[in-house]
Amino acid sequence: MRYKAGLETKDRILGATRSLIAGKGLEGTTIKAICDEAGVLPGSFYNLFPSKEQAILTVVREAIDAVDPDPGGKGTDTLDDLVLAYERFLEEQPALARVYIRIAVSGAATNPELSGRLLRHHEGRVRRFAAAIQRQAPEIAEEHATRRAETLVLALNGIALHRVLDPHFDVAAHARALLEDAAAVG
Amino acid sequence: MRYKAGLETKDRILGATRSLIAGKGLEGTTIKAICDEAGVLPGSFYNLFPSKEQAILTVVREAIDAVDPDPGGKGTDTLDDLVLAYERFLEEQPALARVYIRIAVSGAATNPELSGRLLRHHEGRVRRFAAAIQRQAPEIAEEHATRRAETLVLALNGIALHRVLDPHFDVAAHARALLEDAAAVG
DNA sequence: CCCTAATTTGAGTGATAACTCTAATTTATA
DNA sequence: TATAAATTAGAGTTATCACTCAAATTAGGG
Repeated sequence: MRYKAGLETKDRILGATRSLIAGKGLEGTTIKAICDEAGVLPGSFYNLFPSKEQAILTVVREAIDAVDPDPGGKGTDTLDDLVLAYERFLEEQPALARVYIRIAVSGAATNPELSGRLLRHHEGRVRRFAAAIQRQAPEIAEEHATRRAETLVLALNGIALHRVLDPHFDVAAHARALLEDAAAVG
Repeated sequence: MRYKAGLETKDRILGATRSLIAGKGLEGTTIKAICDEAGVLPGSFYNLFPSKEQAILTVVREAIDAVDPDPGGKGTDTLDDLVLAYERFLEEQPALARVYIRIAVSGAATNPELSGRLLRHHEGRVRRFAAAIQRQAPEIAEEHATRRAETLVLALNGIALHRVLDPHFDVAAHARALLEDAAAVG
């Protein structure tokens, strides 16, 4: 994969894999389907990827990374920033959002490494949300802030889950409702 | 299926299907796997079920029904009752809970009838939660109660989703945190 | 206890899954 | 432009998928 053609083909294969997982789930994501959608033959696929699993894992990594823009940032995000960033992720990268949810409930079942990765990612998100809460209201105890952060992150995941089921679901309205409630609880 | 033996075999097949979907997801739920776990041969399976899909749909219906005990009830549940009933469902019927979530994100992708059924079920739940909110606080407008109900149901689904990823997750604590927050928001 | 129908057996079908291999082609560079 | 390596083509392999079927067994009403 040193030539330009190889890199482009790799991109097309990853794009096809992404949209297949998002659209038809892991069951519908076969080598043949990927190759058809990417306009490639199996030989080319296996020249660039050692296995189907590797292509899927690459897309999953992409999805996990896309959930948190600037994950190692300066730590100055407000709770609003974090919630709105997730809302934007769901709206602007619906395919990756669906990949994230689908893999969490299906792919992680038979792949402990993957479920561990997703759990660590979740914990990182909770810490980030908790830090934002404490920054905003320093009087709140860390334990309490963490509990509140976890509740909020889980609720956001509930929204993402529902979006998979109902593409017309109004993510923005519900994300903002969560923020209002969070403010009301204080 | 008029003899006792047939009914028992059917039960074993459904039990195997349930635990396979819960444990390994739809991908791992093959006829061979179902038959092995049920102690049955393919011929017996197809004597009792017209297709693999029918067996799965039966389990899915079972799961949907189990989410809402007494779905056509007298309409006297409090919000606490409803939340605690869902908590109990997640704790006491973890396999069915996983089936529900797995089918929502995977099975519904290629089966519009199924996704329609899940969406209607969701709407019914929201109405029930909204009614409980209004019963408890009649001054709240119906629209507002519905919005609050939806937020709560989605948050509960987020908890169920996370439970699929982390079997050690403390469902009860988080369900109660949701209730406290709901009370605080008023 | 007999007879019919329900049930179980278990080998077998065609389709399709993931993946391999060799030959042909294209690409970048010396 | 010659060459070595990267890429693509596409038929082929092996395994497993959902599903079928005819024969053997078992269950239960009369």
